[in-house]
Amino acid sequence: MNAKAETTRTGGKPAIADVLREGIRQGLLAPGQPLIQASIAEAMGVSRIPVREALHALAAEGLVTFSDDGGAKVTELEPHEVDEVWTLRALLESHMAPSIVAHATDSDIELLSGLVDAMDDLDPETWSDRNYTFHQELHRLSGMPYFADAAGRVLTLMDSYSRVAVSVLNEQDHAQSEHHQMIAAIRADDGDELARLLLHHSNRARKALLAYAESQQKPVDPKAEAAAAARSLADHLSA
Amino acid sequence: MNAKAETTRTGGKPAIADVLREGIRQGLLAPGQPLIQASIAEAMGVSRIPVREALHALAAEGLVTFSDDGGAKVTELEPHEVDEVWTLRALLESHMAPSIVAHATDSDIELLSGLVDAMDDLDPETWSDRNYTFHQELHRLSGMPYFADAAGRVLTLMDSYSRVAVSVLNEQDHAQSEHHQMIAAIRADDGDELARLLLHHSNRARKALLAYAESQQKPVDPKAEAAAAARSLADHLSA
DNA sequence: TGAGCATACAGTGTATACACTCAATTGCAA
DNA sequence: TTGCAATTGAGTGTATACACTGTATGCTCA
Repeated sequence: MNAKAETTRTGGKPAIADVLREGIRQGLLAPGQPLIQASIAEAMGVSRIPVREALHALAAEGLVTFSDDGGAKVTELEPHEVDEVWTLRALLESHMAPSIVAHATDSDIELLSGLVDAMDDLDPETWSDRNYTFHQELHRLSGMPYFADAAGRVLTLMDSYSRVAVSVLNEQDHAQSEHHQMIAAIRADDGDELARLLLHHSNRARKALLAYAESQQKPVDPKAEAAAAARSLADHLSA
Repeated sequence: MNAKAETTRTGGKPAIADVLREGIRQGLLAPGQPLIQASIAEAMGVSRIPVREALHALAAEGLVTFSDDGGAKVTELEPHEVDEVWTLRALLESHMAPSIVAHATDSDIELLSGLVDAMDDLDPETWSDRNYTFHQELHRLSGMPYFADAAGRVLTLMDSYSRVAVSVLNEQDHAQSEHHQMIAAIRADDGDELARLLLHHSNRARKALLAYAESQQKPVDPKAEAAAAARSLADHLSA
């Protein structure tokens, strides 16, 4: 919700929180991965203090979770959480649509359109990055900083999950065709159509991803984990 | 977006961020008020380090803003921002309504109902506190932690502004009657009606507050401030 | 061999100390 | 008196150091 605050506070410096946020978003720091203060501090060439501050800020953004023992790790989303977050994004984006159409100038539209055109036939990784930028740009155009901030936050939170949908599922082509339709809707000044497209865009991808996530789900249920551990133990003892 | 994280991390301790958050929400720390690390640290009997962490976390929540010079202050919302945040809350709450109705057990309803009944004829300050609790409880009942978190965040962000609406405007009676209607809608299992009520609830209050805020707006325009200073100076010199 | 206990270690939380920046104030000179 | 420069001070940013906690390791003893 730092709608007004700039991301980098200390002027030219790299801003530790930004580096971590990018790493988490791109999946370089995988969900569940422990974030050890000392290691991060050493890797970044700073002391633990600014690292701690960054971790707490990211925790407030939901990207990082502090366990009961005080250790920080990259937030893991369970399938039903991915579902909820994706729904939230759809709601926010579709609600911003009329405002996006109203605020977009010709040069904004050209920029967006160029962005989308340049996304045709990209490899999944690069496409995902551009996709993130595209949606962020849409949010910015709405002129609604608090909506944009909330939407950007969920976009970041689920980006590493959404990359799965892009690489594994057949999402990229679907999405890309919808992106072109969105540009057309903005050109046509049709806020309702843009809202409809954004809602549909998110919801289809959400369902595809959810189905995939549930099929891939590891047993996070403690009982199931305990059962798995018991099986492994039994195997081990009988060997 | 700390949907899963508990507010207090260090077990029994008071949690500095929580104290500040409460102070800001209740308006004890007024919008725009500078938050000096050393002063807070001394007041709380800790060093500046945990204070800094709390401030950064609150900044990520939007309650605190870091100026360009590094100083932190309580976030100030301009009227159009209050308007946007209030709209966001209305959207989120109304979208949660069906889920609230679906999840609310009989004992939940009794608890909510008791809460509302106890709010009749309270003084504005106490009523505002209970009102905050009531809405938070609604969010919690939805079983949608990310929606609840986003809604709770905006609720906290605008609470000190909303108190103005309660004390100065005639909001309390309106709102209270709508609260009773909400309970009835939940009892009747009518999610759409609850959504309608929540939307109406927020939107009416939003408009009233916006009109008031714009009428009260201090001259934040530098020129207007300079003009005011000039007037004061003239008074002083002529005395 | 196996159970219990002490020790070492990894990691976090925070207090202290020092460096840097910006602004205001003071002092000096014209 | 006015203008400018040096100084002081308030405030932030961060590195270092130490204390505390939980866990793993290893040692001792039955």
